[in-house]
Amino acid sequence: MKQDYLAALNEPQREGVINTDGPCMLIAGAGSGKTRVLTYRMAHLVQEKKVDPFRIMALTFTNKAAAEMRGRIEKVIGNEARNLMMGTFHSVFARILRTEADKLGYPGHFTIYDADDSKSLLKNLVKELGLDPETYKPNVVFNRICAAKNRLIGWEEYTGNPIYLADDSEHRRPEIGRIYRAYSLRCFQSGAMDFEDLLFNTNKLFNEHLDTLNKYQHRLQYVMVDEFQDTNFSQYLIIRKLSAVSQNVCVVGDDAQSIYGFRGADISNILNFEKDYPDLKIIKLEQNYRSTKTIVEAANSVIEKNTAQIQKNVWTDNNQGQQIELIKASTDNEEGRLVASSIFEEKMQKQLHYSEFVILYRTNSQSRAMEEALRRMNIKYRIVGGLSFYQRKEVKDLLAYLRFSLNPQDEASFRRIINYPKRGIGDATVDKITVAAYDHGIPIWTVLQKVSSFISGRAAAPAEDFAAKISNFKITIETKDAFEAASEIAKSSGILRDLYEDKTVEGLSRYENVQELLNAIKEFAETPEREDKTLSAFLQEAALLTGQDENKDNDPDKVTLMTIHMAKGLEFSHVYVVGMEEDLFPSQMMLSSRADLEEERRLFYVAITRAQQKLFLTYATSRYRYGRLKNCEPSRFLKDIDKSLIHVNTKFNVFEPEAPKEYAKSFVSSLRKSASPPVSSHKPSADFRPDNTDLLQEGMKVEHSKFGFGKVLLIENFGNDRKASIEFETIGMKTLLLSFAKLKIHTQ
DNA sequence: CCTGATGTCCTTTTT
DNA sequence: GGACATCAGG
Repeated sequence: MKQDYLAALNEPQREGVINTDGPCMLIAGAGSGKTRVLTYRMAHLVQEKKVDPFRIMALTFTNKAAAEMRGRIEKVIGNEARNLMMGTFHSVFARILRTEADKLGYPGHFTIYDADDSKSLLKNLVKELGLDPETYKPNVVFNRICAAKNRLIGWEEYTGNPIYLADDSEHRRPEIGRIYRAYSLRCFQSGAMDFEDLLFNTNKLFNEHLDTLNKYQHRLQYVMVDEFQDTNFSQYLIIRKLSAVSQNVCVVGDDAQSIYGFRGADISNILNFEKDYPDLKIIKLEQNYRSTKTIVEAANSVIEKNTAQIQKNVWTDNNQGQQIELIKASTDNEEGRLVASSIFEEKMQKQLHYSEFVILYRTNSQSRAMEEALRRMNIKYRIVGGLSFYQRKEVKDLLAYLRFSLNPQDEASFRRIINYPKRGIGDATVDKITVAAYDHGIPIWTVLQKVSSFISGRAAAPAEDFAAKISNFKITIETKDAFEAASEIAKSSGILRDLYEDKTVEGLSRYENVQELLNAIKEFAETPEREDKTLSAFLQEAALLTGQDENKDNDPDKVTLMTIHMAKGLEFSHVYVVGMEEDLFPSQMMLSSRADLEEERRLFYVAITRAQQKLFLTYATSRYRYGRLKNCEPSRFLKDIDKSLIHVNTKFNVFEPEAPKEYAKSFVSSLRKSASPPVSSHKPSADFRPDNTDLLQEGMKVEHSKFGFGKVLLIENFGNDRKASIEFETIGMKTLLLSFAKLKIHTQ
């Protein structure tokens, strides 16, 4: 076995595998086989050095990366791989915190708040503190608090140090410290940790309980970190502490692919690692096995514009390959069509599978135009990321019931379900209950149990019913297994009935989603290898899951769509990077500082280096943004690539007229008059606009979308066999659209 | 206190 | 084009 894997490696790769002791940093260029090195390194430790897998920790940034690595190692070392301590930072330390929670005063089944939970809690807090919701928007406050936590600044230090107050005052938001304090206390009382807390509290645990730190330090002989360039300060300190005794820390990363600065990732971790570990061994993996020469050259020419980076020379032995294809479109919709037809053409010409294509974009919202075009051409696709299953309202609602029944201190969950399904309890009552809880310093649940002594009036009865329900649920959870308990709660809470009564298309899919969640719980509880099959364990895992591995897709032959961020670590034969426009990529919000712009450039570098065979870059000259058609300039990044590497494709370009807005308006007003009943009361709003132009059939029709509403199309002839249609979309005017639907019946 | 209609704001990336 | 706020009427 040893011969096998070592023989297939190049010199620096081999060194990365066998050089297991002492601090080590692998600088791994894109496509240089770093996952392979990490996998073999672990296999080497277990098989050659006879290290107990239990004493190896491997940290990644995504669940997907963790799962993939586990799978690969399993192939080499078999079942033992199961004992490796491997996963994302958040999941590994959530697990540790769960067993050590009492040391920090948290319940073992503490709730994990996602960003939405945190923000809605913050919103309520700002209101309670009587602060201006405009200056203290949840987003702003939340980001500030996260940044502090990532730098390991607790609220005590934050409120105690005048530097932070001065900084906040300068930005005219001096009360952030107060909010931070209230938020932290509230989370603690709710028995809840947000994502940042998982790391912050791990640090706290290790700082305040040296015996605990000691336990892990001695247990863990080897610590490995993948995507090290994405670690923030808080994560870095955890790594350093855990490896302080063994000194066997191996970090793998590529400074050129550091793209999570917004989450606190600090590129200086990688640039300064040497200072913290003077006898650090640095190994550079510079040979790219993934891409053609063209792609590697393009990537290098882009990244060399950056100033902050480690010197390295990424090269390849592969063929020169095809030129990069630059596709120009007139609108975002046309961009979609061009990409779709290009994919179709390439697939046919080269006999490829759809699974070999990926469409990468900067923002999730760009997927819509792509999806529509792919659907229209009957090209199968899969979206990775975006709104996660676990972020859907109906899913979160049921989860909130489960969470609250398990942890009845949890305020965020309480607020979610107290009046869902509707039971006649409004904001006034909710406020009374929470205020009572915090005034008396008791958990919400205690108030609820004696709700009649706090609440009077017509909300008292339903509140008591609610309390009774929850106490039943608590018993259910204790006496039944995870799946049965969850099913019963879904039923008795009224969620299933409420959704079942909704016969709309969305209602149906919501109902299915809840069923799907129950299935997931069932599957979770029926996995034989799983140690902890409780509902509590499921909730913890679900909280850290993102829109990734949840696609149990049995048809693998699909085009993949995702953001560039999600694509890190992956590779595809044909890659389309769409929306190469100034202000979009690089993002408008990243233009203010040089560091930000460099991060965007690294993002572009990541996008390019996903490609094995052929790279396509596309942009549109106009695009809908802020609800308006806006002209776009090609991205500055395009200029960074040597012209000789690019082939400009114009063959697809088709004539497409711009939507004649005034004409559309008068058309709409005439429709409004002729609708039955006439829609006269509504004033034309600024939001009402003629939308995309499109090449479609002749005549006017109302298209019903999957949302049960529709679009109005007017098709016009522009001569030379060129027809264009105007598509009217309405925003905030669903009533009007329903009238249009009626109109269709009249005109038939 | 609920519901439905309308208005307003946002809009980068993710564990 | 969605989430949320707000207002009127029930």
